[in-house]
Amino acid sequence: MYAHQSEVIQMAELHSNNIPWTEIPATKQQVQVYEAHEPLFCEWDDAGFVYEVLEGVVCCYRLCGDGRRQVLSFCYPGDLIGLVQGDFHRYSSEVLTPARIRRIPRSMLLKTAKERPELGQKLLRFATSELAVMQDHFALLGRKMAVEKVASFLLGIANRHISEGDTTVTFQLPMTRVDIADYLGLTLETVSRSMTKLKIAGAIDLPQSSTVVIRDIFRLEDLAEASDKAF
Amino acid sequence: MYAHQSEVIQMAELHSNNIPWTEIPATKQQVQVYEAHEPLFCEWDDAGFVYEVLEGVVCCYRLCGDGRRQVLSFCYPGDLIGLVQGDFHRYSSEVLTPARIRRIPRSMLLKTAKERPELGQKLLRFATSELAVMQDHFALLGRKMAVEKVASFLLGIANRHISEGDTTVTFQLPMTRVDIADYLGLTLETVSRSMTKLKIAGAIDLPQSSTVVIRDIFRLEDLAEASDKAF
DNA sequence: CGTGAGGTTGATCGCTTTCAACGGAGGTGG
DNA sequence: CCACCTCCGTTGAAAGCGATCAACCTCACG
Repeated sequence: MYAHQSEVIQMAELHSNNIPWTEIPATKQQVQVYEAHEPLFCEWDDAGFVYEVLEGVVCCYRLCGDGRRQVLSFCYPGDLIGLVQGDFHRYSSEVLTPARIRRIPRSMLLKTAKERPELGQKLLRFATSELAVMQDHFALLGRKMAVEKVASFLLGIANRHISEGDTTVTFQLPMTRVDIADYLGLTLETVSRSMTKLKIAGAIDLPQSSTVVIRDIFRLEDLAEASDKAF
Repeated sequence: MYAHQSEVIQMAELHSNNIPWTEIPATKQQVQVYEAHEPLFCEWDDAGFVYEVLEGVVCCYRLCGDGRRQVLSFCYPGDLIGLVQGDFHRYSSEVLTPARIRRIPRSMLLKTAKERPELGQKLLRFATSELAVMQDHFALLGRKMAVEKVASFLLGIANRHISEGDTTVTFQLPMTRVDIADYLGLTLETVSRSMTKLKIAGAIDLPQSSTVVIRDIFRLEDLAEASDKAF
């Protein structure tokens, strides 16, 4: 099922803002291997650790009382998970694909950051980047049509896989339609229908349900902003 | 129109995580007074300054190409605006009420943070708190019904004005229905209708359009989570 | 008293949801 | 090896919620 996982793993090299773990005693770091669908932690768990994704894709989400779910982010290699203010996690987290993940005690990370301003700065840079990403997602959740949401989502993934000048890219989606729907604030049926519309419009192709081919990235970009005219 | 502005201003004292500006030369700080509706900065402006709200309320928002707007946050005294990664602002910002705002050169702030880890830590704490607030807002934008959104929004404001044990509170809304709509991902008409529903349900009262009385905060909390049963 | 901005309410439309049926891929056991 | 089952995805039909269009109201201000 994850035949193209190596593609995902290669992304690690693209992230240049890796944390300088050399500042932290090796005995305090643990690299762990996870199977698909294993949880990292749950909402309200004690926030004892911060996790750095080395390989694989992780899904962070929050559950409302009545079963509704909002996916907060899909985390790729280089991303940091669980850097929270306060002593408890405010969301759950589980891996979508087989993954390798580094685990650092949060107290150790913050203590080291206090002694080494450079690490503190990296953490601050990471946090402000996260804020910018979330602001992008706000406009998407609050103000876009279903097709625009899905087009924007696919563009975001495509940009992780794209080389300069490419106009066509192929990649695997590590998440299900439900995951995507809960990320975009839609139902899985609407995600499926939107994908079909994008296919009909010639922007993408779907040889298998989890394989996406970007056929015309410019059209996809158009559809991500003003789909009303197109349908 | 802003007769109760003093109520808002008092909130400054409630925020305990103020930045230790004493570390920054007084000559580099400027406290400025703004009139209602004045902009602080615009999207793509050079991010030369970071702003701390001292008095008043500020609205941060992003405009899509076709005029759609997403309000990212309403900033109250104690909040920090414009702490971005990169050299440009990614959103616009304007004051909603007469305001007093401290302006610090971003380079100076970051340089000082490098030398004084304590300041860096405060900034990191601020950023992670922001992340948590935005995660809350995600679930609201993506997964709540209109009435739930408005109820949640009013609860959030009410919590800024509430004293312990209060079951009824009165406060002024510094923003218009359009601002609220653009914050919640709704139209102004839907916001208005939802307010009326909350009034009919006995959760709130609206003596004037910008004056909100929380009549039954527990009912309001119920309506913020599972309104479907109530209507 | 006229004017304009902001707010409320009504009627209708349309997009997304909901409910439901079907199909394909992968895994298991006879 | 094949029947069967389950999970995931797609598609169709109908219903519902919020958007849109429009009228009216209130209040502040000149």
